[in-house]
Amino acid sequence: MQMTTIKPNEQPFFEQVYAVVRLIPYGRITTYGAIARCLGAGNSSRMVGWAMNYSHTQAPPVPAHRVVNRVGILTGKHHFGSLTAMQEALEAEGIQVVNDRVQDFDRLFWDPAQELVL
DNA sequence: ACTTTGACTATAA
DNA sequence: GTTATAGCCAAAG
Repeated sequence: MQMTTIKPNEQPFFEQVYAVVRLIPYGRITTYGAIARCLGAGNSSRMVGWAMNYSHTQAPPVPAHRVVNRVGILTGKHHFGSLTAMQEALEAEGIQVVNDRVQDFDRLFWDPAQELVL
């Protein structure tokens, strides 16, 4: 009987990121840093973005369009099929996006740590 | 095992 | 508003 390097409770960092992003409510957004802090990584905000880069390999699909940077700019729009795909996805959820920036960011911001019970 | 990377953030100028 | 720099850290090559 061999011990797996990964315990059932210990999911890889990426998987934790995907789990949080999938919990983002419809029409709400969050930031990379908020997700990182929620996972206890704190300063690993870049890793969150990197996880999203691989999110397309994960199932179910991760709503990466709901994740923006700390000022509400659609920094990851280049990783979508089209440059407007991310903006359109957000607008489809009732989020106003002007000049690649989310309007009412402070009101739409969803803090994982505020809703997620670890 | 080492180097590079990256969808971030904070600060400074 | 911009650009530059540093810190950060796990995954990929």
